[in-house]
Amino acid sequence: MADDKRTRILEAALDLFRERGFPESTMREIATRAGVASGLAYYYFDSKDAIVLAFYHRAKDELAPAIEAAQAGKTLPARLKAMIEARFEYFKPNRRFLGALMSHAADPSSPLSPFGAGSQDIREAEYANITRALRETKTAVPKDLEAQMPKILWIYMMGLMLFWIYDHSKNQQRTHALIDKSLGLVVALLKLSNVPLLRPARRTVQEIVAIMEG
Amino acid sequence: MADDKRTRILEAALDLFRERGFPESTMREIATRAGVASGLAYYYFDSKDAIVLAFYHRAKDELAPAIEAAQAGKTLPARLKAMIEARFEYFKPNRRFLGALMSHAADPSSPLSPFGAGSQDIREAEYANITRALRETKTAVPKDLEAQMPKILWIYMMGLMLFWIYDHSKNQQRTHALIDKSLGLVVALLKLSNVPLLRPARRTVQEIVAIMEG
DNA sequence: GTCTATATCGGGATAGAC
DNA sequence: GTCTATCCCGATATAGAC
Repeated sequence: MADDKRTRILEAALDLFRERGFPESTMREIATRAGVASGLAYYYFDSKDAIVLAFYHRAKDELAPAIEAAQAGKTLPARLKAMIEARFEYFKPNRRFLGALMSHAADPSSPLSPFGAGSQDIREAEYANITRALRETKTAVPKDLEAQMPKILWIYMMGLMLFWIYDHSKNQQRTHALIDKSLGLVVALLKLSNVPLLRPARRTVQEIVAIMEG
Repeated sequence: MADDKRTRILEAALDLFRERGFPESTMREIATRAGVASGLAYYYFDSKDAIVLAFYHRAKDELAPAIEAAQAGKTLPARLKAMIEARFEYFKPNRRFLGALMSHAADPSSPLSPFGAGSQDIREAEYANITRALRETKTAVPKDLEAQMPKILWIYMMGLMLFWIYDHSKNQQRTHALIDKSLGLVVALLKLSNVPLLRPARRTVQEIVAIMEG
């Protein structure tokens, strides 16, 4: 019965977030919709934000199989596209209120930030997925950028995710157009990066990534 | 007396934001510090967010001379560097509370977002400054990217600004290192973009910018 | 441990008197 | 233009039923 109530509160909250948006949904309404006393919502979740966190963690688990399936692609762009679209498919019903989750995104010191220490384990797993995609598709990566490339591609994918969240076009057409166009550019830049003459540029990229890592 | 009260409320708010951060500052405290009734703050400002918007607009005006001075540089990287560092200098005392505001930055529909409609006038002025810097330093820009280049460089500068806000290193050394390294890459990419053979890549960049503009 | 009910507080925002 | 009183909501706390 305990877990049941917790789940019902979570579902009721997500329903309300979807219908009315995050800030407009009150804890009183969430509890009412779940059919429990408002105090109970605070028994299971420390705060309204904590409900969002619970959703985020559930998503991580439920997404794992789809990300695994994305590794079936034959080329790097195919796999990257499948990875990002698996996320879009899963988060589609919640796209509108995902903005609330992303509101902490820029601040690395926020526990909710995908760039912060709080989500390091998730991030490492995502690097590993990209590394695997690079290896299994036999994509040519210059030796002196091998260590940095997964991180660069991950940041690229996070950018697409952010764009999608705030893409109000019908069916997020703009994001899908952006994926196709930008993947072309990514592949072109990757090819270009292998040109021996561009060694100084690669060195600069290395240094930039090092600075950003702190 | 009217404008005087408005200014006092704004100053009291910014003082509190600096001391305690944005969310921790209450409208009641702001009003108390300004020596007025709490309701009066709402007479002059629609909301707490509106106080921040007033701060942005004042910053734009007060920054204008420094940005003008930055246009004295002889090369593009020199001018870009001067422009961004003028902003850092001005916002330095408010760096910490700017971070609290960035929670709204990614959402273009937020009135506080630098990418939203609320700050369009400010943004246009910044494009104009970059366009002028490109022209006056006689920087070679490929004809087919002329329209997009100011926007691309503006986004680059916004990225540096974001990094600076969350840069906890002493005196934001990491940001300053990042500026120097990344400016080198920007200049290299600009040179590279003029290679006739890369016309298809330029076309792709054009299309990407078009998609992002909506 | 699970759940309800209720009282209380702090803070953003509003209404209306003057 | 200015102030006072008030509303609403998120959050905390607590007493007590089962």
